[in-house]
Amino acid sequence: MREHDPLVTQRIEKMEDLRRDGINPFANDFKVTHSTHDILREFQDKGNEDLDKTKERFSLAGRIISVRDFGKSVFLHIRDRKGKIQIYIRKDLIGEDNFKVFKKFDIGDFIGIVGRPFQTRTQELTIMVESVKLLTKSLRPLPEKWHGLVDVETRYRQRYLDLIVNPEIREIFYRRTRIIQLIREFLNERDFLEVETPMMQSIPGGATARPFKTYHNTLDMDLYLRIAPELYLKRLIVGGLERVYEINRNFRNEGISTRHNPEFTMLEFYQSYATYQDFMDLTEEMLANIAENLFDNLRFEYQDVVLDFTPPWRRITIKEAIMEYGEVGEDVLGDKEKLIEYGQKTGLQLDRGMSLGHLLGHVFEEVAEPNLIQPTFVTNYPTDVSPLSRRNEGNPEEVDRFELFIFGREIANAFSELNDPIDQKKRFLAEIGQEGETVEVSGLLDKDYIKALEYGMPPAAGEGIGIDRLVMLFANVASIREVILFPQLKTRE
RNA sequence: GGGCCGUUAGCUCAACUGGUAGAGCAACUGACUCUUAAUCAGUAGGUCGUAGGUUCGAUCCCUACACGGCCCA
Repeated sequence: MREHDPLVTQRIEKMEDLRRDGINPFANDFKVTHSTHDILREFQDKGNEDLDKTKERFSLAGRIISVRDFGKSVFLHIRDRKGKIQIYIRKDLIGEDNFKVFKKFDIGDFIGIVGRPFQTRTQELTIMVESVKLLTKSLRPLPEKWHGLVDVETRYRQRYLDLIVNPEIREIFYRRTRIIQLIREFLNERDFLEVETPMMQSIPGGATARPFKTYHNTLDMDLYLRIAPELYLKRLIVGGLERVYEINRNFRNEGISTRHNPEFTMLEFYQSYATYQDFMDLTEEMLANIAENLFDNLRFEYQDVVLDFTPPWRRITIKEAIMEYGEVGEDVLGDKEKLIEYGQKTGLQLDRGMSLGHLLGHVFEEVAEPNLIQPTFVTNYPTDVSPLSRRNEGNPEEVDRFELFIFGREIANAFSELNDPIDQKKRFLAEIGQEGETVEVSGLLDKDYIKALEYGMPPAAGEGIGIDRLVMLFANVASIREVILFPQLKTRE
């Protein structure tokens, strides 16, 4: 934006005029007694006969968002955090000098008003203003009132503008916070302890992803932004806290898309003496509870599809899912050569060096995942793609794990925790040794975590839920950027 | 990383496939004391994303780049 934007220059001149008249364009001595919402709630349904009896005077503040000027009287709408209300300013009521000052106010300015409510002829509850005060002069014009701000790039880069002119965007972020509050209440009620664990880790573990690397000067050491809190939360399980959770940011130095932001919010929770089976029940209950709270309904619309959160949700093994949606026999899934052949027919590029488990994972993602629209728990994951999960008692090639899919997207990942330190060390080393993977992606061996397990970690289940993706569902938006206030964009110039 | 699309006034959008750009809102001037996309009259506002190229002439055609969107990996 140019420095000499004439619209800005004009407003700076107005501001200087006001200063000359003794008006502080950035005053901060106005006391607010009511929000727009307070007034509307209390008086919306009252007639003027009742309203005229009101002796009380109300102080409100907000940003001017529209003006209808009649010369000696003016209608405006002001917006505050709770909504908007119409105000009516008359020259004969506030006096000629004050009215002259008021005429220098613009759309975008913050003002404080004192007045009383009345009903207009068109039955809109409005504040009759008895005094008006400039609180902040706005020096830049706002986007248009009718279409709002549409340009997606500007909406993300200047989210404040988006929030000012597109009230439905505010709603998304109110809802996001509400969802997180509901999750906290749900877990707190069940005696989970909310904790905070390091965002900066010397060994980035708990997931397979490329981390952001940074450096600590005084300690003279490399640090990584965490890709997951998992290994720290499980240390707390070793420490005997039994039930812990954390809602916080993870960082992954990977691609950006409608479903990926480099920093994203993750809920992870761990419960001693629970199993992944218990967590399927818990997850159903938790998410159904959110739907119930938000919509008074377990069915709601997402992107023209009705999602039904009524428990119980479908539970299906990864192999069953591939067989059903890929229309393929069980014999293929147990045979590496046949599976590669099948996978390539579906357009997948598969590497012969991959394990059977990894091949199954890729084929599942290709043929089944997009079809899992209604909430579906997928279970019986191969052990070699689940280095932190407990092996299944009956089949050590599989683990006691599920992933939850909704609308073809992974929403949650949970498992009974591997608490055998010997097996854990073996599996870490196998993971680190993965062909073609750099140390930065597959991680380093976290010896202290093994040591912690050696002291003994009680049997436990753990789960991670991607909060941003969850909010996308409940807010009915298609891009993760719509549920993150300041999504990552490339800097300009 | 690849493909497709987009970038024009503060904002939202036009410009009929080459002849140096228009509207609505916002702004400014004036009128108007119940409007709500207020109304009426007038005024001003543009390096057409950036850099090259083709051409007598480019917002338009070509190339590269930047940023963004969607899809794919």
